[in-house]
Amino acid sequence: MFALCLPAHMGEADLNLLERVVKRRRLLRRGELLFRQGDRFHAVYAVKSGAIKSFLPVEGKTPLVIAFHLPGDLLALDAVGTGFYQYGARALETTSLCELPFDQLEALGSVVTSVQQQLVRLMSGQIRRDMLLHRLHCRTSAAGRLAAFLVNLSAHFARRGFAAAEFRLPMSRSDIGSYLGLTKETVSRLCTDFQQRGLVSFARKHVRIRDLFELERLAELPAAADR
Amino acid sequence: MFALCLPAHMGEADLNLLERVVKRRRLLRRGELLFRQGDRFHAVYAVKSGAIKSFLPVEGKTPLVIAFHLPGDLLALDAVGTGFYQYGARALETTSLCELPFDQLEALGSVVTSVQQQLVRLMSGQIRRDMLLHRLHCRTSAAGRLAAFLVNLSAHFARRGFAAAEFRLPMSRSDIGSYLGLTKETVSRLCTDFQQRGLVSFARKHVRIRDLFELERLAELPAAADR
DNA sequence: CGATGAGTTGAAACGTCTCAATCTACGTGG
DNA sequence: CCACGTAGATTGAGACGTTTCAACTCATCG
Repeated sequence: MFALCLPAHMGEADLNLLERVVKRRRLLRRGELLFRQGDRFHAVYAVKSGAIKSFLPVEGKTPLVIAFHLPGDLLALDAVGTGFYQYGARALETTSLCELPFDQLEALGSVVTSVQQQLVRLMSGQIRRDMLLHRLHCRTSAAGRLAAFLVNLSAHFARRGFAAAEFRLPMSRSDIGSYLGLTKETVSRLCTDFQQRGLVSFARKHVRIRDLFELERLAELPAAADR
Repeated sequence: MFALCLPAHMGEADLNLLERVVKRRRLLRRGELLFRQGDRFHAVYAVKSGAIKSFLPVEGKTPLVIAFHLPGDLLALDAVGTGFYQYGARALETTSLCELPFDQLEALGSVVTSVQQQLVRLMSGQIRRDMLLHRLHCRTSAAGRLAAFLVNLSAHFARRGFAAAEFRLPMSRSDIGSYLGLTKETVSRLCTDFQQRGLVSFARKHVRIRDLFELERLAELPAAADR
């Protein structure tokens, strides 16, 4: 259970210490807010089950989706130095989280070296993934973006020990569009296109990867490489 | 000098300790490599002067630009957990750097709390900026992206105590294009367009922001908001 | 001074967005 | 249990913006 909250290679003793830091579990229903942009920062969160989206309100428009957080992900690592949450966070479905008050985590880190090193490694991993995402968003072609998005998701689930080829998309087409810088219509069209080409099957929110290799090929090359 | 390498609010004593960690200064000329993707990770770098680009080789195509690193920026924070550099790094102009061997930095951190906390804060800042970049790249309109890019640069220089309205672009139009997911032609066209509209002046690589407010307005709204 | 790479400009092709209509699944209340 | 309302998803047609390919200019540097 804790391996999910802070998936480390720690000793028993350290784990027990860490356990004291975890303040409480929070349970959110679909659509509920975890925190708003500008709220006072006091804790990072670990997603245990469900899904969260980070978003940025844009006046007069639907909010911009910044990130999706799935089981095993940490939220709000970006707020550490600032004192305030930088983005809003909303549950996409019923979601269970661990709350980790940051001052306590930091205090614990200065005593227990492994906790501190783990924290640094976690943040490094976050940075790495963000840069990967950048790479994802640089591709100009919409098909490449969606393919990369799906491959990324698949890899994420595989890393967490879930099925890599079959999973549920907790977010709407609009959310995916907002996240990838595309319209929901384009996302929808690409989904049916991918399906017709036998790359993936969509059954409502259920996804089944049928040709990961081809999908990766689509995702790999920037812009129009598959002509 | 050290304030630039690891801009912290540290005591004298801690700074002296930190000084021992800084192995050596490196000086790169335009076009020279700092490290390649896949090289064994051993140190993070702090840019003192000049500019570096992180890039990802793409077979058969020009490399994809992942990030620009200007004076005051840290490089390779994303490689920490992995043991290998995730991206290549190349000097865009004559560039001077501090090399910080990471194992020593980490060892120092487990003794000196302020170093450790500073490291965490630095990484958090990196994550925050990456998420901002995501926001930048989500805008579908090319004008919005370029405007956001320029505003970002301006803010970066301002934060570092340099002139916010007048600076040098160390990277080529192609690099900007690769970074923003646009072609160099589009970047070029937008530059002349911005100039004709009195938003910025370009004189070769020199940039002068003339109407920051309007530029921010362009950058703010995703997609077509200025019609 | 000529060679080379970066930057600019033009015209046509292509891809994505926009707007609109339709369809589906789902939760609500009758 | 069904009918309805609503939000999400799909599909189509035209408008618009960006890419592509090409020619050309301009600096820089040997």
